[in-house]
Amino acid sequence: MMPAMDSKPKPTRRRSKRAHEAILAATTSLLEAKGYNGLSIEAVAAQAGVGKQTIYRWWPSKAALVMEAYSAMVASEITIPDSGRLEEDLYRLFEQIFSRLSSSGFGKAIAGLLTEAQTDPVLAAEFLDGFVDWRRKVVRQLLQKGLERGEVAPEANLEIAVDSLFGSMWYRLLIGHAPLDQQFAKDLVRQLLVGIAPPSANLCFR
Amino acid sequence: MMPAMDSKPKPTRRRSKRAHEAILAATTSLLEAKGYNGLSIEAVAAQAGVGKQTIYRWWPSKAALVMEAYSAMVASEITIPDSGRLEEDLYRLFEQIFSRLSSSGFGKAIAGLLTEAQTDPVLAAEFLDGFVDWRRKVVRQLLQKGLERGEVAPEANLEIAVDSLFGSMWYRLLIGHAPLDQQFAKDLVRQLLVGIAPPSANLCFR
DNA sequence: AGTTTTCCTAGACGGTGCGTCTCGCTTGCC
DNA sequence: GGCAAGCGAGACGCACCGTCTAGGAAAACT
Repeated sequence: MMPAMDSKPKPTRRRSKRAHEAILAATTSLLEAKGYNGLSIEAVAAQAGVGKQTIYRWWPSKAALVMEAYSAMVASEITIPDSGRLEEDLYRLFEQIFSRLSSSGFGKAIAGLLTEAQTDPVLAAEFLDGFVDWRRKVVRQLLQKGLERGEVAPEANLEIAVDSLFGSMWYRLLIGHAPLDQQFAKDLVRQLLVGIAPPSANLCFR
Repeated sequence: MMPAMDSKPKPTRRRSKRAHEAILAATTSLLEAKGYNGLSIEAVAAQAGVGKQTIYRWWPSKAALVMEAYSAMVASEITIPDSGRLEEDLYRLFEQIFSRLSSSGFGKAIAGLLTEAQTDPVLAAEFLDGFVDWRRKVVRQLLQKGLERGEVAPEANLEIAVDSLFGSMWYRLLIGHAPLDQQFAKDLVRQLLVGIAPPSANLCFR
């Protein structure tokens, strides 16, 4: 997902590993300190001990830089649960995602990307690809499996279910009126499932 | 909600109505053309035919300017439905809100405000006050009335219901993967209500 | 080995917009 | 008719932008 390297596979590249890592580290550090709008390429270059040109050589924009700085951290190490029970699976998945999102200055970064994506179609596509589509697909498949096991009513609108789950997540992340904690993951999944379960399931509120 | 005038009530103010309106008009116009990040005070002043100082005199920041430019437009003219049927009321309410949000460059503006709110606590509070809390309260009251009429199960978690509704709304507004149309309002409300209705209601999917 | 090629740091450059400021000019209140 | 506040205009120093050139370091190829 967008490593921004190796446009041509053949000729041996000699990109400096040291510079690359220093730049990404400085980016995340400054991002958490100053926020997305307050992040300047000059400051990143200075803190990383790097020439500005080195940044501009490898990343086309501030947005791309921020995307790479965070995408590795986010995509990595999320295991897709498969317990055979839909509620269990969804809960475990969102618990993982929530704990990733709550830590560090992720909200600041993501909101900044979202802003620029409003006016930059290329970035919007990359954002969708990197932060949205993959996770939606995972949840949709979990729901689908649940449906095949009879844990979801066949008339339920799965797209709206996915929207409700991720919508609530982003909403709390960006607005910050309530925490993204385990309890919320549990209640959110629970209430959704009560809503889309078939009558035979006899699910009830907790 | 934040008219940004009248810090002291007594001494007669002589704020120019012409300038005030021209500034707000230029702001919305440029906002839709350039997006939040691309909006510059200089450009607003130039397009409004106004000195920069006039803007800085009355608004403390770009964010405050954008908030005022949009808050009037958004808060106005939303009537709170009261048909006696919860589903009807919620549907009508969200239909109104969706149509306001989909028109014009509101998404761009709102996403920009959201970004700055991530690092500016004052703005975050104003944003919550102007764009979030009021609407949440309205929906919570509708749900409460539904509960009292027996249209909602008493064990349902109303806060999570509110999060699901508005979360899905913001999610689609900001990510743009699907439209904020009447059909979505209908399906969203429907699926939520199926989920939180008491067993006696015998609601089913459409 | 030496040569070549590519990336590196460093920083100068003109532009743009920031937020503050200083001008006279206009305007509404007394 | 006086006068203080608000006005348009624009000059100011500052921060960053994104581009560009210079000279040095280091990998890759003989």
